[in-house]
Amino acid sequence: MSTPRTRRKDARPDEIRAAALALFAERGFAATRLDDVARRAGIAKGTIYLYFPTKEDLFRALVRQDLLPNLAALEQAAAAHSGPAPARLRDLLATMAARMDAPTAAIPRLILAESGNFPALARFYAEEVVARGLALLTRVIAAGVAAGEFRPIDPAAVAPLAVAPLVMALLWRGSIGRHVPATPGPETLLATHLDLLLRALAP
Amino acid sequence: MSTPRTRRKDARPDEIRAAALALFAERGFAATRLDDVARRAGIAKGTIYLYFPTKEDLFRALVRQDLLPNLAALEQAAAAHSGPAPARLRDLLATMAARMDAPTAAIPRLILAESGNFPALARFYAEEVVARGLALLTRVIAAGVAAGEFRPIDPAAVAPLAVAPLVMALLWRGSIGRHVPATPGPETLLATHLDLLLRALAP
DNA sequence: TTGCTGACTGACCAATCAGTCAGTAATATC
DNA sequence: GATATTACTGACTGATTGGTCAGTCAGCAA
Repeated sequence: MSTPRTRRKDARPDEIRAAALALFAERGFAATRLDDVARRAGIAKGTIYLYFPTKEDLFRALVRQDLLPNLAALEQAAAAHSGPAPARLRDLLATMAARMDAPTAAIPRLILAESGNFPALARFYAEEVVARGLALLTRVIAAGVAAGEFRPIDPAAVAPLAVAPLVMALLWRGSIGRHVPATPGPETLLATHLDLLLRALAP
Repeated sequence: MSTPRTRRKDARPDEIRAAALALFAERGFAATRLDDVARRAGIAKGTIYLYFPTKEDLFRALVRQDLLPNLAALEQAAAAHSGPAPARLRDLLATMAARMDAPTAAIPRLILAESGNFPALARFYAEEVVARGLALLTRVIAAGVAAGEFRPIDPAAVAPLAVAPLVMALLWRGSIGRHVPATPGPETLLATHLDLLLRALAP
């Protein structure tokens, strides 16, 4: 009937978070049943409560633990790079775009949807992820301006514009895009975006 | 205790949709109780069922009836305009940006969030709203290219990039942005975007 | 082999909420 | 004014589901 019991205390939290992320991404937070999360993780519902006090805490843990490593990796990759600013900007955006298929890519959309029910989480995301990501981009652009590789322009105003197409593509792919044929491919989009952006920033 | 009964058959559907939209926007579809929708509309819950068979139908009616007039108005405004392409593009994006405060601005975010639970609605939105909106933009850009006002470039690839910052700003304002101080103002964002875009498209 | 610990289970409880419907009252018709 | 019609009400129900907990059993130590 049921699979035999196993005791894997340290692996459980990760497995539960992964299962929850997959289901939340598909159906949203409210519409996901913890029984389904448990079944997907191969455990009983009660086990979830050994590791997470409530459904909301599970969601919070998900966001906090699965998102930050991603961003940290991005920051390190950017710090290692030290070529000309246009190339750095190109690489940075391409690296971001390449992560669109990771399971964690669903998290931003979840936060958008649930920010009304989780204001604290919205603030956390704004400050720890968005602000840091934008700061990273702003730094690269500012360096380019300082070096004369970009024309003088407010880097903080350009940064959100530089990620906007990626964000839009990310949200689209995880939601509506799953039910509709892709209009222009993501590669075309990224290439065109970089073409436009770098030309717009040229001195 | 309760307000005296009134009979206003033809005004009810609009009021119910408006109340539902406000609450869906705030809490999401699943987390919104029909009792709350009824209270906000100033009626009893049963009355909702005189006009909408189910909660899902209410959501569908909301999207279909409140979104299309918006787009139609935009299409008409664009058709009336007949100046040089850069100015038309400017006006079009500015007009879109100006609608970000309307209650209907919450609908795209709702569809993003619920597309998994309402595939048909996602398809409807993709075909009737997104595709038409992009076609509108594509036409303007293509006209500019044909007239030599823009450099030769695939208009269909540029269109999504031209709206991306608006879409991002829209989603942000309705969700995370409500819990966090605005980083760059929307006017700055739009102005910078137009500056970059028109420069990138210049021959 | 035996006994113990605690990770795990799943039936259960309590609360929530979409949807129903018998009854009420506002308007229309005569 | 009397009667008919129907928009409207809100208490109710059935189903769902987050959360609990008494009991079970895998794995380890002695």
